[in-house]
Amino acid sequence: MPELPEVEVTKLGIAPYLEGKTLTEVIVHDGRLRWPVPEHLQKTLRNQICHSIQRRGKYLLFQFDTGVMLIHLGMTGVLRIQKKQEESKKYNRIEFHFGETALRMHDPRKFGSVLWHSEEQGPVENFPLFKKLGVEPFESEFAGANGAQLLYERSRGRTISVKQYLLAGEVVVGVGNIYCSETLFEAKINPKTPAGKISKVRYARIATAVQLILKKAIKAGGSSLKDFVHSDGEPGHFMVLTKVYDRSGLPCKECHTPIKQITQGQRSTYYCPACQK
DNA sequence: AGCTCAACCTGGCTGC
DNA sequence: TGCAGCCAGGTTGAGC
Repeated sequence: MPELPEVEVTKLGIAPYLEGKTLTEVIVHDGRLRWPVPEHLQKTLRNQICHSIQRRGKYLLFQFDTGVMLIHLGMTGVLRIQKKQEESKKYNRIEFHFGETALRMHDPRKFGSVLWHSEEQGPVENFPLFKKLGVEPFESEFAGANGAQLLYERSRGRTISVKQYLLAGEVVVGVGNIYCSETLFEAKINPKTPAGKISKVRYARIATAVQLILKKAIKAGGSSLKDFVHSDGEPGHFMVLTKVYDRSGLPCKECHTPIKQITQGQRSTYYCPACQK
């Protein structure tokens, strides 16, 4: 579920319930996530105030008094705000109580993570897993001509496909597998093209498409914000209408050529062989 | 340095 | 109906 738009929408959905609130308890149902949930988390966080919730790439950053808690949702993670007394469902791995409010992390596949970066470890930008992350698609470093320039510069000499280059998030973060296919369709670029062979003009199209596709998805997610705060039922997947993703063999929405599905770097890619050159 | 691939884990779907 | 096999929104780390 979570690519950047879903994480952003989650942030927007949960922040009003948690910011400024005091954490009263942490309950770990199963701490064996991508990395083990730190043993000390309950002791550390109890009675600390959650001052703000930010996003960096696909990580959510919860600023507490003495450090930052980082949550990544992996492939199947979902965060929900519920009443504490509501029954905790299967696959809820960890929950955080703020008085009567509970923030619950549901994650069947356990690829998500809950980590802690204390103040003594310096600013959260130093967090080891952030070292290789690219710039934020909506920050100034990627704005205007900057995005194209970055994508172009950093790709010179690279032989990997542009699909894998974008997906890696080493230049710009947040383009996951679905939106990567969608972005390249929007930019009319063939996903198999080596990253190092794409001109600056074409990277300008890609940079614009990255922002457009992500922005659209955030907007679509925003309309289902309630999914994150209602207790009953599963939060639905985003009803984002894809033009190519998961449409193998179906007619291209623009030219009716059958959409192709290929595998790149162990992941599926979808594209229109006629529209994308 | 950069590329490829296995691995982490669980459920759902397809096809025999 | 049962079961094997494959697929799934992410990311790291080993090996070449």
